[in-house]
Amino acid sequence: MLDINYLRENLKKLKTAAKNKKIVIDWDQLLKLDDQRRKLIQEMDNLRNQRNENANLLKDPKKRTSALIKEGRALKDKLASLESKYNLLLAQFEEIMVKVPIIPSADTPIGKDENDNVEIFKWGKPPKFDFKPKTYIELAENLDLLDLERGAKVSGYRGYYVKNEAVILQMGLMMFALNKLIAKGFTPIIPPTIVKEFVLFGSGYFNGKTYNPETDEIYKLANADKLSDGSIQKENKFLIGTAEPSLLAYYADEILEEKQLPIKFAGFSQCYRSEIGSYGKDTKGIYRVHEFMKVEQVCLTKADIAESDKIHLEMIEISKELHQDLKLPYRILQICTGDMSAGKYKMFDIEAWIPSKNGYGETGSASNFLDWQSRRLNVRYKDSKKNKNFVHMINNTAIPSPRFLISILENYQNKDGSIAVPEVLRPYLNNQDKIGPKEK
RNA sequence: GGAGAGGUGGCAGAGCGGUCGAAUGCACCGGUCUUGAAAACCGGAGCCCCGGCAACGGGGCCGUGGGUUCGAAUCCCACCCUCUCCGCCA
Repeated sequence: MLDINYLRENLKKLKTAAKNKKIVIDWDQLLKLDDQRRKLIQEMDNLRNQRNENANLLKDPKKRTSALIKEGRALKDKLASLESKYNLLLAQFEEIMVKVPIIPSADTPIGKDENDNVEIFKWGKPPKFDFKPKTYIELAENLDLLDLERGAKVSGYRGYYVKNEAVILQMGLMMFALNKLIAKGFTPIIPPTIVKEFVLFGSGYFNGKTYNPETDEIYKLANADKLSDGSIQKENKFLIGTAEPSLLAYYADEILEEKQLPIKFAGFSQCYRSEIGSYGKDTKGIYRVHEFMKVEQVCLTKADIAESDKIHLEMIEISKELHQDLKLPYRILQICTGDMSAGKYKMFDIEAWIPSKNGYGETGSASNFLDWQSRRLNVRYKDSKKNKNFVHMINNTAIPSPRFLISILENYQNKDGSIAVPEVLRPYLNNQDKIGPKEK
């Protein structure tokens, strides 16, 4: 949520930003509510001042007259009615306020939807097969690497089992990503995957102020757990869709020292997605699933756009390296305003080549939110002048399990249906260089 | 499944209807003293909101939200959380 004073000062730019991001805001109503809100605060503070003075007089038993007590009661009633009015107003005000976007970077392309995203970088050439390449589903079923039928039987639609060498490939990918990040100074973390509501609101994973199962792609736990004293825990809990929110909320309500920054986290977690808005999309295989593993990069930096921009690019360099080390052809798209959510300042997607798609498929997404998330999560730092500032927060995928698996299986396939093991993953597979049919 | 204790400033910890934005200790900042440092002594400190160019003024903040009261850190209720012990369990 933006600061209302900032909003008033940058109204024109914000209006443009909202328009470009296709977000509808009733600006007049918002400003009107804010005016009323301020006026009410003044009135209430006035009344409280009177109440306090009245109570002070009454401290002395000698001055305790029924007139003063009556006055006190009247003040109390008046205050109560203003307070309920204020609460109503505040709720209306915040409902609009949470939707106000931040202004995207100047270099963000202005566009309607994903068709207006701009390819800014490309690496590697799609492989040319001198045979008819198989899809990863065919390859995996022949080599007993995935079991989708039983996945659906046991877990339901979008359920899957990963088997045999694919398990080691998947775990190897996770370790490979973690090791690279650790070498670059990131702190490895396995965060909780069950989180409270504020974590997801703070990271911007709800469209509104609270969870909406119709629009938010988040699982909410149906049953509560028990507290240490045996009572039922009543607060709502959710499953994360990425380690990002858990990592961002790590320092919620804390004040950091400037010298701690930048903070770099490499989070490994299982990720859960309800895919509620994607029904009917990518219905086959493991391209779009309800759960997978991912290594995620998250950085907190000083409140300096040059600095967070720089780190953002460094994080993307790491994604590039990961793709290149695995020799997966990929490209990078800069995401346009219309395909960007409210809180994002600048965003890139990374897509690896998937032969069966005859195109690229998203394998990563890197976004700089500036202080949009840190305001909600209340993560600040003290600068050298002892001023408190909200940190900038940037996140980027390192490696998500299923889509890298898809890309590897298909790009590395041989004519005989076997799959070459990417060199950097061989150590995880006892230096095996090929995955062939199982002997039964 | 069962039994207790408790959440107060950066930390520790008192307060148990008005004298409390809150004792005390440690940590912190400024000063005196000292060649310098330490010690000692003196002084100062928090956050948020509203108004104001500012000096400043007003309000709020003792886990969170309600309630009782002229008045709540203190009383009542709900919620959140932590700790200890027994049981069960990965």
